[in-house]
Amino acid sequence: MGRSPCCEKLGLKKGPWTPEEDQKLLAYIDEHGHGNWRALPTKAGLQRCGKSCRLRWTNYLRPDIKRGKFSLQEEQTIIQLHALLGNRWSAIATHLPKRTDNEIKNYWNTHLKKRLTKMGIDPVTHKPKNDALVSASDSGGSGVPQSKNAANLSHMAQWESARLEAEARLVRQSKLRPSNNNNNSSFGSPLSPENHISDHHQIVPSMSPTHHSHHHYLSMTNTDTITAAATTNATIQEGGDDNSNGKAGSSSNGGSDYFEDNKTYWNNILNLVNSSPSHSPMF
DNA sequence: AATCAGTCCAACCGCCCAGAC
DNA sequence: GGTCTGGGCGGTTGGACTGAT
Repeated sequence: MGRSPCCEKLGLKKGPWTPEEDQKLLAYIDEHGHGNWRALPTKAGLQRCGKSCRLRWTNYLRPDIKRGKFSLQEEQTIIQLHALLGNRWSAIATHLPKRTDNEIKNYWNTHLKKRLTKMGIDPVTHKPKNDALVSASDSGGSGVPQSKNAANLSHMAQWESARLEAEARLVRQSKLRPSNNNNNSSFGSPLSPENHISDHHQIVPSMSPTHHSHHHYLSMTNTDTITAAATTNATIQEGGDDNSNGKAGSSSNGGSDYFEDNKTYWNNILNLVNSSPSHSPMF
């Protein structure tokens, strides 16, 4: 369809907002609420497009926004949620009260992504970067045995296939069922311990196609998630940007430490999600 | 003091989706 | 069912800022 840019009209101002503009926007919203964003600029006496006003409001002027440095707790939350949700900043933001998706996205891109990279962790997959090399070349060295990787891959493939099947089933069911307003059905509640499979399968279909690649291994039961995702680092602590990644590549431990660390990591994520606002649009 | 490189972040862009018509 | 519109989202950019040389 190719919709036209919202600010196509000449004469609309772009670029940084002045304090006067902020004041006008704040005053207007304070009095009338925002309602229709497109109509707002005219009513508020602003030479801006509605979209620009909305962005300014949601990312900067809203009174319930917390600004400033991210706490360690917040950083860990972002990292864990990113492992689970990918670049779905608005979803991540729902778990971090008072932080905007834009702020989280910026913080991820400028700080956390680099930190993970320095630690030898792929910020996209949250797996140690040398995993591929290890699996390709390892034949009894210090990494995960090839057979284990192969087993994981095969396991993941099986789950992926099961996931697709479940997705198809869900689609069929949702077409048969009238839409249920009550979100507490499955989408409305976070992952609950008694709901392993169905919940996981319901997260995934909402992912955009571009995110599928790094979410495959999430569409499993807790146990299987832990197993298949076991290449991911257990804990990501602040502190020394790059101290050594031996730990990051816990694969070198092989065996139970390796497994346990990652189990902890994924359990943390699940706990985090469980304890997050249940009205999150994500679940 | 001047210059340069790197970092940070507010704002824009373009796409997508849901709802209205 | 098709089209249009508003709002939301994620990716990207441009300029301000900061630290190193």
